[in-house]
Amino acid sequence: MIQSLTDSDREHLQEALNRSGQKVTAQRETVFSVLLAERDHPTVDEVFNRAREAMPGLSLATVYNCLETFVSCGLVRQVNHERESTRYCPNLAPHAHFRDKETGRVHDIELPPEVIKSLRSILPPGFDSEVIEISFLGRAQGTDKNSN
Amino acid sequence: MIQSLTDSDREHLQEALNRSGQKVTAQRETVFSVLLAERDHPTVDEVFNRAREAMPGLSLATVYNCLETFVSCGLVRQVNHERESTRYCPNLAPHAHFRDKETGRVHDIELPPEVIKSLRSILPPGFDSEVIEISFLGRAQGTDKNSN
DNA sequence: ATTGCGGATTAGACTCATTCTAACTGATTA
DNA sequence: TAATCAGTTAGAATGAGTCTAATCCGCAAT
Ligand SMILES: [Mn+2]
Ligand SMILES: [Mn+2]
Ligand SMILES: [Zn+2]
Ligand SMILES: [Zn+2]
Repeated sequence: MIQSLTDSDREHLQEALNRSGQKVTAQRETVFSVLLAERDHPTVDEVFNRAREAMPGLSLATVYNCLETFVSCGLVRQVNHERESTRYCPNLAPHAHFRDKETGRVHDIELPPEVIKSLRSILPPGFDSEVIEISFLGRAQGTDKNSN
Repeated sequence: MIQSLTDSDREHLQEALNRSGQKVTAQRETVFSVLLAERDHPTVDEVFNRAREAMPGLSLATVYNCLETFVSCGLVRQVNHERESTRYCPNLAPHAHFRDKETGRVHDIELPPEVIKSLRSILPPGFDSEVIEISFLGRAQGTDKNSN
């Protein structure tokens, strides 16, 4: 079930695309709405299959293009675990990812500023880092479809 | 220039292979010695090219096999950055990886126990993690070939 | 010494997520 | 209207990694 974007989400999309000189299109709205509808870190194929329900003519190439556009706009993060297919996450708050070994589900883990600081503090002098990626692998019990 | 294994490294290899019911072979010794010689997180192809100097008949398939064997023995860690080729690291101490955007070089960053604890502490109840992967992306100044 | 066994090695085929290419679409502008 | 140009599309190409099946080789039983 694909709901369309709220006004506020549509503005968010428009603002980010405009900022980087790109246009709002029906395909981009659809793909973005898929990401916002279920925040379960879908793969490209999962996004493709969900988006096709609302827009049957949509091509896989376009899904790749839209997701790449969103990443380059800073609207969406790529999430990689080992060598599996790339997943996509619209959560812009600083967070880590927890991969449940049993279910394969990926959960967001909030990242408090003091933990980020403690991580930066382990860098030797001369090392300057813009991006820190943290991923946990393990088991999460009692996580139903509402836990992200 | 491929130096052969020290006695202590050879024992380390033998012990880990025996423990998991696998054999020490000339190919495994060669590949392992390549990983120990330059701790620069080489890709499979880099390992292959270096190892062929000491053992010209060695095949790429065998390099893949050896590295997989080492990983399953706990002798070596796989290191992934985004979707790039997998790299291999023989450093068994808990550490994070720092990827230099300019040079592409991957550096080990020591991970003190209290930082690991602070990371584990951000997991909500019910989340149990065996593996934590941390990777930094940024620039490292003044890192010559001696810095790992 | 020969044989049989089983793990290891090898070349090459195959997979498949991702990237690339080139044609087409459709909105906007001259 | 015609030109322009970003975006979309189908399908081809790429390439890291995996799989397959043949061969090799060290070791132990005869
Ligand atoms: Mn990862
Ligand atoms: Mn990574
Ligand atoms: Zn996320
Ligand atoms: Zn390392």
